[in-house]
Amino acid sequence: MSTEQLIEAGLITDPDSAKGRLLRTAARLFKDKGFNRSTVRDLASELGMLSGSLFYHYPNKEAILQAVIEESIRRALVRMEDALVQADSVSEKLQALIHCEVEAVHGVVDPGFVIMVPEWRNLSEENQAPILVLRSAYEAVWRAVLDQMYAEGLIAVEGGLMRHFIRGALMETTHWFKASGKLSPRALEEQLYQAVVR
Amino acid sequence: MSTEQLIEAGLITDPDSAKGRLLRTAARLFKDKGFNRSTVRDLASELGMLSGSLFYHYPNKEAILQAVIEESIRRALVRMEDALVQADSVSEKLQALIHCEVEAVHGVVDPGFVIMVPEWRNLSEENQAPILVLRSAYEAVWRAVLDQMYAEGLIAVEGGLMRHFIRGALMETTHWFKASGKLSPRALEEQLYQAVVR
Amino acid sequence: MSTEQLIEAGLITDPDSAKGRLLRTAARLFKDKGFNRSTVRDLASELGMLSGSLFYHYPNKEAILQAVIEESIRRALVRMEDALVQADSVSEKLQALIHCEVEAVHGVVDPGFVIMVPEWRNLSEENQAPILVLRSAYEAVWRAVLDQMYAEGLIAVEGGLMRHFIRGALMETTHWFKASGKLSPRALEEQLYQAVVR
Amino acid sequence: MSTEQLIEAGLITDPDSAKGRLLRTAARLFKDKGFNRSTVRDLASELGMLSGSLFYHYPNKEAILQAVIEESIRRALVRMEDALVQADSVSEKLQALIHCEVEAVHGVVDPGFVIMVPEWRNLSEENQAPILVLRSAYEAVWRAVLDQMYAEGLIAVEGGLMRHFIRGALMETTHWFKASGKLSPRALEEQLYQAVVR
DNA sequence: GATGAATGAGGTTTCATTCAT
DNA sequence: CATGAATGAAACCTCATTCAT
Repeated sequence: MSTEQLIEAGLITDPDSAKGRLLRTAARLFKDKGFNRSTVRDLASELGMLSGSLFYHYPNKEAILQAVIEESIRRALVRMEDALVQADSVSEKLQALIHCEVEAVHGVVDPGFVIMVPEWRNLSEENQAPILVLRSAYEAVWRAVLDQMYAEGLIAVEGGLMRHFIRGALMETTHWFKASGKLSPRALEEQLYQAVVR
Repeated sequence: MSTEQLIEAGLITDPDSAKGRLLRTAARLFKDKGFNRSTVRDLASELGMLSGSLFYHYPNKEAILQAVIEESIRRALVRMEDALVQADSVSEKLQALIHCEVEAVHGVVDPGFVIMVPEWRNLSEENQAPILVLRSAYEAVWRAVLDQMYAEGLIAVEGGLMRHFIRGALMETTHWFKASGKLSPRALEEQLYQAVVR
Repeated sequence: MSTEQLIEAGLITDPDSAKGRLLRTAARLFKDKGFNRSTVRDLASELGMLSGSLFYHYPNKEAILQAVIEESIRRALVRMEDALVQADSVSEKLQALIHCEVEAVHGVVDPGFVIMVPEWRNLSEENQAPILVLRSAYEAVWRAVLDQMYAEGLIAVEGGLMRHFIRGALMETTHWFKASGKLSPRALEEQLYQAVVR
Repeated sequence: MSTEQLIEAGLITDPDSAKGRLLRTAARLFKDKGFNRSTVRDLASELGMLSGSLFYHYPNKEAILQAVIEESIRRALVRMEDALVQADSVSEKLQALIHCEVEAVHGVVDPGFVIMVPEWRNLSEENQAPILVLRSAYEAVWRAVLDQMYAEGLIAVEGGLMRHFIRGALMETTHWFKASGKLSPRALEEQLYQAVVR
């Protein structure tokens, strides 16, 4: 499914709509300051409104976080599936996955993707549930590729375990990697690939 | 320096003292519930005292977090240096480092070590500074070993980069690995080593 | 500038607005009980609201004190300039000034004026600064009149010094003088004038 | 009665005793920072002890304030009576009183004297009572002199009123006068005398 | 859709005071 | 006499949330 189709289906919010702006702004804010340290007043003020007005769009602050994360994963899934189509070998597929995840983490498109990890705890179980479903789908794609690589002897440890390692390595980049620094995102991807594939 | 010497030097708190119990309890609490969601009342009540009493020992809540993290790194450094002494080859040294960090992250000894990553933002710059110094020392040990491994062609990417990857992979284990699960800590260490060393 | 103009300019708060009521109530409370002994709960409860609600209007308790004092001086300045216009001789001007200050200190209009002296210390330097500017303007008016009186030989000590003495004498009245007592405010003014003018 | 006699009678504390040091330190502290803003920890730490230890000497913080003020007035009374003995005329007596009060307010001897005014409210009625008695005696001395001056036409307003004015003028000097400045204490005394005596 | 004014629960912190040692 | 640890009430303040307009 394409992004446009997802918007029409109501699965992700049109980024040009008022709600879309809200989510984008929230994503950036939560990423920069953290969810707990971002107040609804902060968010509203960045949107040029008063805090009370937010509650017309979302029932509470947590729902905003939930929407930010959920839509980020949905968009990441779409991008990932698009990328996989163009990859022939399993090695290329892994490279495509790494590329997509680096983009999700450091690209300008989607500030909300990385929020998931540190702010996961701030979601109630009800709000976690729909995200977990999406996340499973997302991880299943990785698993399929890594399992095949392991079967072919291209990586030294079993697919599920390797996914954990790679995910950790990639998420950690938020703490040290700057897209504008000496190491380009492309080089980062290549290096990570080299590090684990023999 | 040994742990006993560190205690005598006032660098780490005697775990049997009142302050030591406070720090240990705080570490566990902050790890389980997160720093922001842990209230001083929670902490005090676990210690069997009233919230005001905490402020006899530390000037504010943040100072407790600072102490928890600082002492955890100090202890980790000691354990790491002890372990390195007994390693002969550089490969054994890397295994020792991985072992120490897995212990720091999942061992019963030191619940405070992993807090550093998610709660770093809750420290003011003044409180970050002394930790950064310790952290540099800690990372320097890793760098030395990994640089040598790279020079010897044992790993595929440069030492600094590989450290970031390994750190990420190890920190991520907090989200999925249970020491009591099917995969033992020892096996985890071995698998991570295999994943990146050729 | 008239009081109405000051309100329009945002320099003083409309006494009929919610904020104006807040300031008036705070002024009285701070005067009666002192700033430190007045709690935000006290203030809120007199206003028929909860303590948290105060912080919608002012960022903290000190800002309320600051506003109370600042506006009191602003109003006092207006009254003083109005009164001076109607005075012909310099002697009449001094009488007018004394009258205004007695009114400021004991009148029903402005309970905030006298707070300045005992509560000055409770303001941070940032909050003192704007008040100091106003105070200088206020004192300059006194100085001009007293300097002229000294030049004409009507008072025995130099204007600046005499102002200190008169200010002290007038502020001290808060400790012993009751407007409803035997000595009327008018008589008090006259007596003070007699005491220092020959 | 001399100071030595007062010490022997237990009416004032020997300044060289531990208690005397406590009171002197408290007086300075309360004067500099205000009673409410001075914590018992501050005081204790200046005395080189811990806060709990203070309560061996005084039952509570307020009692310290009470003692500081009470002894200050007692000492001031002694100095005043000594000074009056050496004055011949009523004019000289007034000058002596002014001199004594300037010394009490700005001298190095007795930092506690001026505390009375701003901190009066912090005393309960029971603690105010014994001070009121002393204060009456103190004020009576002033009244006697000023009444005589009024009777002789040397001042323009009745003694009680003039005392209020002079007290206010003198207490106000705490806010602007520095003994080390251009205007000497002696000159200040002389100017105040000139300001009100014709 | 948005505002502005509150709510109210809950947070951290302060600090005089107590008391066993 | 003094310590050190704790008490406990009360303080200021935060902030998501509500709701009449």
